[in-house]
Amino acid sequence: MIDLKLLRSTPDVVRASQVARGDDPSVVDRVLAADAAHRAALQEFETARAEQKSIGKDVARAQGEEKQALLARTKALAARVKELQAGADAAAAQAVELARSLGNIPEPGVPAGGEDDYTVVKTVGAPRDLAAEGIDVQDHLAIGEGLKAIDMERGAKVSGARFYFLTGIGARLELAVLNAAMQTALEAGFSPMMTPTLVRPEVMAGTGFLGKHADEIYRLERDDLYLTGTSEVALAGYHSGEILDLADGPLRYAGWSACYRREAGSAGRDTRGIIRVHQFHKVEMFSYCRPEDAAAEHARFLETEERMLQALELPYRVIDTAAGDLGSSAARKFDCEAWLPSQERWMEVTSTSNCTTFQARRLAIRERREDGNEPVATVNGTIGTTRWLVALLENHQQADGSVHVPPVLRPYLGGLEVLEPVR
RNA sequence: GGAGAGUUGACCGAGCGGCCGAAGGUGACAGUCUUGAAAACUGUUGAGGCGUGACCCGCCUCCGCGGGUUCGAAUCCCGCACUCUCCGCCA
Repeated sequence: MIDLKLLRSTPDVVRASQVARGDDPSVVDRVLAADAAHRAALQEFETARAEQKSIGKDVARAQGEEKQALLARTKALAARVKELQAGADAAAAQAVELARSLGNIPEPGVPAGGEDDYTVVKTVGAPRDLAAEGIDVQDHLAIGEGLKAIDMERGAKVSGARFYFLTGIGARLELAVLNAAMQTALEAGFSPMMTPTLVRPEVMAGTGFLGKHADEIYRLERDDLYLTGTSEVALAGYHSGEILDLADGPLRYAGWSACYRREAGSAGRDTRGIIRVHQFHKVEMFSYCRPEDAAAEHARFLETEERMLQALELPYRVIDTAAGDLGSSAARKFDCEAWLPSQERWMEVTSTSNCTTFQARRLAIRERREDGNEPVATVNGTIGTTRWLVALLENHQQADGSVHVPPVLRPYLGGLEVLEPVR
C-alpha cells in the first residue's frame, strides 16, 4: 500500500504512477474522496464518543435522581455513537480497499510502457556458436531425456500438464544448483531459511499478490490458506507486525522452498519441458532495510545474482523492467535473462524487485527511528530455481549429448565434470 | 478427533464493570556516583489515527481476532484463530 499522506499531498505523483503502469489514474480521485469521507465520518464519531465518555464519568459519581437524568441522556447518545462508529468503520474500509488497489510508485528511471518496453542494462558473456562447434542444437527436454534427467510423461500421468519428475541426475542437478545458490547467498550475508509454503490470506494480501494476478495463485478453500509462488511471501510475513532494529544493517534471508503457480494466463505458452511449470524449487533472497538504503540493497541483490550466473558460466543480460510490467509491490525490477540456444532468445532466470515501503506498510513492519516508527523497505530476488536447469543443459550441451558441468556445481555432484547420456 | 489451560506493552507479569492505556519487574535510554566500567540510586520509555498540527496541545482507537450485553468492557456473554498439556489416531 502506498502512503496515504503522499497521496493527499501530491496526488499528481500517484496519478503519473498509475499512467506509467497502464492503470487507471482516476482511482486516485476516488481514493481521495473516500479518504475525505472517512475523515469526516471519523470526526463526527470521535466528537460524539468523547461526549459519551465524559458523561459516563459523571454517571459513575452521580447519585439518585441526578444519575437517572444522566442515564437517560446518555442512553440516546450511545445509540448514535454506535451508528457513527459503524459509518466511520465502513468509510475506512472503503478508503483502504481503494488505496490498496494502487500499485507502488515506480522509481525514477524506470522505463514507461509494458512488457516489451524494458531497457537492456547490459549483456554479459557471449552465447556459444553451437553450429560452428558442429553441434546439432537440442532443447533442454531432449537433452534432459537423453540424460534420463526429466520425465514429463509421468509428470502428466501423476499430476497433469506442466508437472514433471526430475529423475536421477536431474534430481541431483537441481539439488546442486539450489545448494550452490544457497551457498552464494550465504557468502553474501543472507541467513538460510526453510519456509512454509502455505500462508494465511493476510500474509498473501500483504505481499501484494492478491491484486490483479490473484488467479495465478493456488488456494485451499477448506483451510483458507494460499500456496505460495515464492518464499518471498513467507519471508515478508516473517516479521509482519514487528518493530525491527536495523541499526546493524539490513536483515537478510535466503528462503528455500517449493513454489506453486497456476499459470492461468499462459495457456499455450512455453508448453514444452520445464520452462513454465506449476511447481518448482527456488532459493529466494529477501531483505528488510531502511528505505534510504533500498536502492543500494537492490543493486547488491542484482550483483549477487550475476555472481551466480557467472559461476554457472551462463551468458545473460540484465533488463530494467518497464513500469507496466512491475508487480504491484515493486518500484523497480531487474531481471536477469539467460540465453536459450534452442529458441535463440533470452529467458528470465532471476528477478529482483525493490518494493520500497509498499509491502512493509501493509504488513506493519516498522523500525523505531528518531522521529517515530517508520515502515521499512523490502527487497527480494531470485538466486536459483529449477528453471536454471534449462539454461544449464542447453548452454553446456556437447555434440555427443553430454553436458559440461561448471566447476562450482561439481562439489555438489560428487565431482562429476560431465553429465553423460544414458543409453 | 476428544478434554483441559491459556493469549495483556520490546520481554515477563498483575488486573475489582467506571478512579486502567493498564500495577510491578526486566530490558533500553538519560542522569547521579566512578579515572573508566560494573553495581547502586533517580528519571524517561507502547502503538495507530484525527484535529489546516513539524513542536506543544486536544481528542479517538487498540489488552489474540470478530460480534454481543451495558450509560460505560482488558474485566461479563457468544463465535473464531493461535499456543500449551493430556488422551486418541496416523507416520
